[in-house]
Amino acid sequence: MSTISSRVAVAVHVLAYMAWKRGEAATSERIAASVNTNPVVVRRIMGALRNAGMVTVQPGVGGGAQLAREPGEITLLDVYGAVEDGDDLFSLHPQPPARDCSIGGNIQAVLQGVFCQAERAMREVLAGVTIETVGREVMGRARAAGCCGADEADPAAAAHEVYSG
Amino acid sequence: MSTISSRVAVAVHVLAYMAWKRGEAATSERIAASVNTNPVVVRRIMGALRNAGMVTVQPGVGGGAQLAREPGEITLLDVYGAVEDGDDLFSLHPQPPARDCSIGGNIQAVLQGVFCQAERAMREVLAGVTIETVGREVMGRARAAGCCGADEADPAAAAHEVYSG
DNA sequence: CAATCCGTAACTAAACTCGTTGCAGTTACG
DNA sequence: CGTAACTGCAACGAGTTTAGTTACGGATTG
Repeated sequence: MSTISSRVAVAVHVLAYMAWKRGEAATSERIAASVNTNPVVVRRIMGALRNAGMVTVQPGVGGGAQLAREPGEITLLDVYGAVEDGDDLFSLHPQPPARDCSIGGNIQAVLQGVFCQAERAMREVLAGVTIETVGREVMGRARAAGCCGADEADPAAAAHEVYSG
Repeated sequence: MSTISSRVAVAVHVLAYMAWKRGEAATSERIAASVNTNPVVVRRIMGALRNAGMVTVQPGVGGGAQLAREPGEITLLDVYGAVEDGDDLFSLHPQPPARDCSIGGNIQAVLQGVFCQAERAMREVLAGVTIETVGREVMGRARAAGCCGADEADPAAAAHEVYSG
């Protein structure tokens, strides 16, 4: 399929959840219910976000995760870098091509340049979107759908919202 | 790893080979030697390029593949679309998130928008590069490396070049 | 008819994704 | 202090993708 894994989507979901549901304990179980997956999957992704310094996690009773930075200071590029390993977006040849062919001996360097540019263009779009941006859009849609009237436009003021999933 | 498969790189290699080595029969075996892989792998990719109308293929003695368009009229985005299936670059949640949660019920639509923009930015870069561009850069490097003095700057004039891989 | 070449199916090994279970470690609280 | 509620992590399995390989049928040339 050759696609970027769903970890990015889930990680953004997790962070948006934490930004807009600060009142409740952000436990892996609760978040997993919203994401519709297993708590361990959430903990794995949370571990990557913790390694990247985006969240802090507390074990024990009443524990859970907290944002370590403002939602406006976390870009989707940060998230992408945290949960997706450091490989290039485009793969080159599985085996190095024939060095003694004028094409084979030089095409990888050329492809590298093009692919690097393409990846950078993609990353720049991600860098222009923050968790706050995403959360605002999500809440705007929730309000438009009319099913969640109590939601606030400000993440910090959304502390009292009740989880319903 | 979550990367775009090497089929794109190999397909560009195949097309550049055909553009710059028009004198020789572009058989899967010869191309496979330059790419350093199995002829069947080349034929599979060639099949995708044929379905996309970029090449024509002839079986039988003296057969092989030929470019169906000018190298300057084939962009890397065309190649990408031909050999990579139609899925989106970014995956969303493996399972649909909780619809009755203000986050879970709306985040996919928001993510879809951002991810679509990021993918389009990547595609635009690929659309700006053609097989001719790649071939010229490759041949420029080959000449700079000093190992292939007979290479020509013009793909149409390179018909006499001898394959050495 | 024989040689050459493509098309395709089938199989394999390796890697990755996602989910799941199990268990050790940490913290709060009665 | 002991229990309950958490996280962290290792291990495993099913499913999918990738890339390579073998095999064989069909087309074409001479």
